[in-house]
Amino acid sequence: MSEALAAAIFPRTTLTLDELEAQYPPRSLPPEASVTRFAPSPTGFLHMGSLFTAFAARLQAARTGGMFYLRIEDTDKKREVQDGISGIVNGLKAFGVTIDEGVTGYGEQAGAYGPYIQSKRKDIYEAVAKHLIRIGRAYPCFCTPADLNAMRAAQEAAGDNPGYYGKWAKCRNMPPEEVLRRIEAGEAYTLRFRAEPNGGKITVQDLARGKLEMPENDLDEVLLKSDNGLPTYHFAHLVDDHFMRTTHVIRGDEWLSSLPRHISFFAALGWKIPKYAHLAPMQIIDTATGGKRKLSKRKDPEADVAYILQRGYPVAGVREYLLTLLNSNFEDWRRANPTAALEAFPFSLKKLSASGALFDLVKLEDVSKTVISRMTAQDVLREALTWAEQYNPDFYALLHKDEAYALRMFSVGRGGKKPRKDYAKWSELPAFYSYFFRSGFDRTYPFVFESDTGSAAIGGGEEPSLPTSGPAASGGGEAAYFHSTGSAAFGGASDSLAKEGVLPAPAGLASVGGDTDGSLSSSTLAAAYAAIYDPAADKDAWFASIKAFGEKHGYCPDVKQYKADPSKWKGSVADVTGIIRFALTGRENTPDLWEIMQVLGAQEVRRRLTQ
RNA sequence: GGCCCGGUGGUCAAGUGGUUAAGACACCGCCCUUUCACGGCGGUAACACGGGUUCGAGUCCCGUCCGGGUCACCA
Repeated sequence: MSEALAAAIFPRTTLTLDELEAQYPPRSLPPEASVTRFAPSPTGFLHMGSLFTAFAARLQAARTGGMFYLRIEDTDKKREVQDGISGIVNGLKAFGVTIDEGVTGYGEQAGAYGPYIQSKRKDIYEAVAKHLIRIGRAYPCFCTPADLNAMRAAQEAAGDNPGYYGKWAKCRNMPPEEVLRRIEAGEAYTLRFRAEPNGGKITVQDLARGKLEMPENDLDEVLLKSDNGLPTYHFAHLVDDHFMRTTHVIRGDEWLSSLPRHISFFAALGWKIPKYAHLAPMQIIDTATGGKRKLSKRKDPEADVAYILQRGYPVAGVREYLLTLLNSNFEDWRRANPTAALEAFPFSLKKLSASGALFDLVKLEDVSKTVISRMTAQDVLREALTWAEQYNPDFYALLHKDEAYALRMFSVGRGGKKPRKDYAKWSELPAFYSYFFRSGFDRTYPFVFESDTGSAAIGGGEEPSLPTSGPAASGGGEAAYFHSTGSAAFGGASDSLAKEGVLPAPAGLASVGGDTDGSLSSSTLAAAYAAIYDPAADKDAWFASIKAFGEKHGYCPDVKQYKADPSKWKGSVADVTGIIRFALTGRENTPDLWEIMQVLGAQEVRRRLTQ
């Protein structure tokens, strides 16, 4: 009977399981090597959680000397997005999740275990399905969606569990003659698995969760769909992961509850069950409720890796961050091995967290800052160009016009034992480095500062290219270019300086708070400095000259000494550098001034000092 | 609702019957410092709750609560 049924359903299928076994033999890899995969649907959107999972699979393969492949699960043609494969392939590529085998691009595949696109594997699924019918573990089901809905309603009324199983499975024991007759009559049908439960529980070992006790599968799951004969996820998982010789199935924990089903499939065929690791979904703080919830593509823009890319988080930073979530001992390892390649980390599936990790942009930024601070200027330039070319053409043009200059600019504060951590992502670069360019240098830069009266900005200027926010500072004497509160950095001098009106007041600006007491205004101070500026001086000589210059104008050369008795001085050398800093950069905070001056060049330095 | 998984500071987390309950991020303070950083030192802060078992429970058991997942011819 089973033979007749198999022949009636798959008259043209001649492929046998033995032939498939021969065509896809066990891989010639060391016994400890893991074969892992990432198997997304081609929805065109690479989710942060998917990247997380794919990364884990990639690392597992890499650590064990195995391999990682990409398979596209496109059995649901309704959900498919045009060119959805490219989004996934490009996303993986962008984050350095390299693909050894499988789908490597749109219309491209590599490897001997393909095809790697499920819609192209129909004959393989049919061969396995035919075998399942032969051994009596699959049967056609003629139930329509309406039938199934009615069944569910009846189950609900009876207090039974929903689903197609046992006594509710109408087609399970249909007389063979009827089955054949209805097939011949052209009725639509699905192919279902015939579950043979013993009514007990099974224990399974999940690499990430440990030992799990779950109810045995009793569901007659759909294997092949009625409309196009393509497999459901469950059946495709069985067939593909077997014949692609996957050793470790690493996937999201939304699959955990169907695990008993999958195990019963493997058992029915006598196939080796792969090892499983189910990852908890990534969570996010819901700003509306304050609670944790699953990272969602709809609500959270950062869930799309395209967003992360567009913001310019360094790839290495994202990778490091994901690893801290994957294996919490990674951070310790990183401290012990600050320069080692990430691939050298002994990644372990057993250390995967059982509960969902929170996707934390703050932590990502911290990790990214550290990563960028350790990069060479060449690397920064390269990555900045790559980012800007795609996301900020103007900045790209600026960098590209004089890459040697850009390289010197990126070298500021870099190298040595204590590199600066100024930015976490490439999108911060244009604003951070703006003053290195004529077009970006602007002492009207909107200095939003905090004061008792709220925020204000310095307005008016020769290059009003950047918008100012808030009202221009009034002439009331309270205006300051520095934070007027809590400016311990200036030894508390700023407040008094602001009152004296000796804060930077660039030429071209009305003297802000201009009721000076006769001392040099900051612009004249800057101009005076230009006269003695020696571009050839090294850093020590330069600073010595600053001190001497400041002292001549009433600024204490020693900050400690100044702090001890501020009344004796107009300020300290810190204020002198502050004024020069503002004159040169339009900023109150910048990296080392001397280095910046070296990059700007003597001519530009003089121009800005006297402008 | 049934079933399954989970719950240690604001966040990520060590922890497998005896610890002063690590560490990291964030936050605060101090030190270093020409600025900005970096760095160093220190600080605030946690075992969801209730019952057991045990000489002893974050760790084992039961219950409650909370969060997540699943219950499709979607993956």
